[in-house]
Amino acid sequence: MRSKFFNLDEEKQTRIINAGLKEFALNGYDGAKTDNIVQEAGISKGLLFHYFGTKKDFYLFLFEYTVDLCKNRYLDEINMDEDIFERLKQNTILKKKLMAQNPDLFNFLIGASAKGLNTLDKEVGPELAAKIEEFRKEAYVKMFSGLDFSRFKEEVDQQKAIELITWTIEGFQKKALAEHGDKKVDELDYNGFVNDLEEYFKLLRRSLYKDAFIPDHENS
Amino acid sequence: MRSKFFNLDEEKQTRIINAGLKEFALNGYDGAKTDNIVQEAGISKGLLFHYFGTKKDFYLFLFEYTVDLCKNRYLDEINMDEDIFERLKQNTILKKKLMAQNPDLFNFLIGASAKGLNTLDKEVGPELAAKIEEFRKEAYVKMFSGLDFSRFKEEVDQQKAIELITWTIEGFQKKALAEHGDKKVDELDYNGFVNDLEEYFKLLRRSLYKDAFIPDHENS
Amino acid sequence: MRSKFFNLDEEKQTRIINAGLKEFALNGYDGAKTDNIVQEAGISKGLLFHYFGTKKDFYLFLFEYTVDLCKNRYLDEINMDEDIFERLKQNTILKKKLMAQNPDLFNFLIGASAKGLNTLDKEVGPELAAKIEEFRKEAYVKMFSGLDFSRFKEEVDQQKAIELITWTIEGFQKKALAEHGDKKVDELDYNGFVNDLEEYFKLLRRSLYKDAFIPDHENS
Amino acid sequence: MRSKFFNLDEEKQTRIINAGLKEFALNGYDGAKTDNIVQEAGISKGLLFHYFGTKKDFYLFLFEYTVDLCKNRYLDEINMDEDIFERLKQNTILKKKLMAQNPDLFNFLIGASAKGLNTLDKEVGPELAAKIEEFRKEAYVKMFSGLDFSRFKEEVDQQKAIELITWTIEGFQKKALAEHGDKKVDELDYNGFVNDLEEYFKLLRRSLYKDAFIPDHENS
DNA sequence: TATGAATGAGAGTTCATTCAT
DNA sequence: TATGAATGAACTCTCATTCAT
Repeated sequence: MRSKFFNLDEEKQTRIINAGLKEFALNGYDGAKTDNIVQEAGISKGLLFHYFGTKKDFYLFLFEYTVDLCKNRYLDEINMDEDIFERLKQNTILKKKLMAQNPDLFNFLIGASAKGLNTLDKEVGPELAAKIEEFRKEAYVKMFSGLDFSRFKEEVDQQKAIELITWTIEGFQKKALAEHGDKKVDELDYNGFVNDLEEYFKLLRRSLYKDAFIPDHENS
Repeated sequence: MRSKFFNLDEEKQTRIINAGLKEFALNGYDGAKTDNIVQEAGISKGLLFHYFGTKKDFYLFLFEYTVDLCKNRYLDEINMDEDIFERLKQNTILKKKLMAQNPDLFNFLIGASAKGLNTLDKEVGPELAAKIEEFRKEAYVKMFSGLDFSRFKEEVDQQKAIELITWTIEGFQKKALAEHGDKKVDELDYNGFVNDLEEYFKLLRRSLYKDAFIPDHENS
Repeated sequence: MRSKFFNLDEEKQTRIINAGLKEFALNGYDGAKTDNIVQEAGISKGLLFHYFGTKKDFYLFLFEYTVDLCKNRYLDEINMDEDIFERLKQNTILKKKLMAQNPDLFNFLIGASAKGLNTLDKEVGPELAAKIEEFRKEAYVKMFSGLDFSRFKEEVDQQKAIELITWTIEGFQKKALAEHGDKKVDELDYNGFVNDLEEYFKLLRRSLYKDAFIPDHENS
Repeated sequence: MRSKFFNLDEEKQTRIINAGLKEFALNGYDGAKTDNIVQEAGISKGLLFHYFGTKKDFYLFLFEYTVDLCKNRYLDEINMDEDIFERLKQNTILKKKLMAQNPDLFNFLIGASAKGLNTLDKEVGPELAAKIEEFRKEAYVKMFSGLDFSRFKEEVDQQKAIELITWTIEGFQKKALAEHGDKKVDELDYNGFVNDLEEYFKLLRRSLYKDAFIPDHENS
């Protein structure tokens, strides 16, 4: 079924995917109407169901598709030779870029994640939850792999330290999303954004690292 | 309209509110059916619409109602003479209790918040967003009012420090929810829970406070 | 669900039932359209589904309803003091009357029976099959209860004799249906019809009964 | 159109026909899906419609085809020198064999006949009805041709006698179908089956023939 | 105040048929 | 001859909302 979809004219594939992302991103799963999707994609109603069976399956397909895309295009871009804070900085910037370049995809993922994490959701929750957890673990493992714990203070619980960093990043991104969410790509002040993030990292380093003062970063 | 509702037999009011909370908590806004609500509440369909006009208005009413209840019952419980970390600890414990005592109300609020924060949501998003932001600010102001910044290191940006603390609390609560979400009230290990939270606070204090060692807490 | 239906205005009940019988009788299960039914009944689409849930359930309801009606109105009319051939004659006449008086009901039952007996039918077959078999057995038991086997020749297998009679009746009815199926009620020649049937019975009596000549019937 | 079909590779013809018989036999006319047929036959969707125009026409084609096949393969097998009961016995056995050897074809015919006899059916009923009646008459004429009425009692109406025999056969076959319908070919007890049938014939002979005792059959 | 029967627009889904290749 | 992507009218079913009582 889906395999047939990939035999299609690539441009049409893109049109269908983008139409789906847009409609779901804009209205959520329930609010999205298949009519709008097929109209936006310029295809007939039958075709959508021919390839994806049901609205739910189409939604799940889009989720897998976008997650894969994120893995390949964004997660792999991160330089793993760097320090954990540097990795997270890169990751955050990449997310920002994704949001700027493809807001529909970004918003779709945000919405899908919220839906999936909501264990109360009867419609697509359970299926999504598993996929999300899988991706989350993969990203987590990658991000923190080869982490140099020797720089951490001895009395610091390593697991807790990682959590603290993670929550800080998540909070920061949420804050940034709220503040800059509706600005256009080219208006974005990446430098200011990155500097801002760096301030939080300073706090964390001071808390977690043995060498509280990290001259090459603090003085930059 | 709503004022009339409060003239009702109190027991009936409770039945209606609880039925609404339960149905929305269980199925989300879209998934909830007015049929189920009226059946659970033991009232007629017409009555619900007589008092609340539309499903959406009923939902919004419940949100306001529960937020007020939380303010009165939980926010006011916190001892404002305490240190910020102590306040947050109390707050976290109170949330935990709410979850245990009234899971429907709790899950309703969680779901509503998620929906409200999703600015893409066309249905109830915008209206909720304003209410949530209002409550968030109020809680924020209260929680951090009279904060003794003199204990903070001088080089620490006060705003950022507060954010760091906030995000840590949020992360911790999310984690706790995921881990203990389905446990029954009486199985909960409050001591373990609080001790766990205290560990994160230790990290933060060390990072933010001048007096890294806080004997009265660390030794307790 | 269905119990609510019986609380309805009786005239409306009748309209809905008759509309259903007509549409199903005319077009079969698959061919019948709910739109036609509700239009004929003069109700809204929602109402039909409010009371019966699904098209299939409505169909099954109609079947049960008509079978019950037939039991009460027709099966019970038969004088059980009579000889088996007389009973069958009465039964056949009653069927004929039903067909004349309520052709939709009659045709609905014919169609439903055909569908139910068709073990290949995936849609309503299995459920119908059980109901039909149940009714068939009940009718069979009643029709042949208290049968006076003493009049049968000794070398005749009683079970086979009953089958022979049953098949003859069924064949005769099918033939009559084909020949007179589209005639109006008042054109029907009951006497001719009954005399015709009597001829077949004569053949059977001669074959099965000890006293081949049964003056009181032959001379009537 | 159809003539072109017969120019096809014979093996392909067979595949298409069998796929059609199977799908229609399994699901009935409405339930059958052209998608399933072409997949089973291993041809493209367009091809089916190229040769047969519509689903209905394909169905009608299959009916004609199978009826012809039955005529040639089964009807012609019957030894016309025999007594009517012997002929019918042979005919019944042949049907049984058909059912065992080609259940799809058999079930297709059963289903089609039911559909055709249902004069209420809007979809394929009318067209089928004519074809069925034609075949029925032909079979009837053949089966009863050259019938030796001299053996019949003088007071017996010849037409009615034939009907009685016909209905008995039909009833017997229906009963046998219900009882043995799902047994495998090689498990079938042909002798028992034939003996059983013979019992009913005994009853009929006794009723209809002058020489009630027919030594050559009764003593076999 | 309270009922619940009634509504009907609108949703997702199906599938025989077409037609450019 | 052969393909199978594409169509879209038609279908069943849903459910917030209304209103006569």
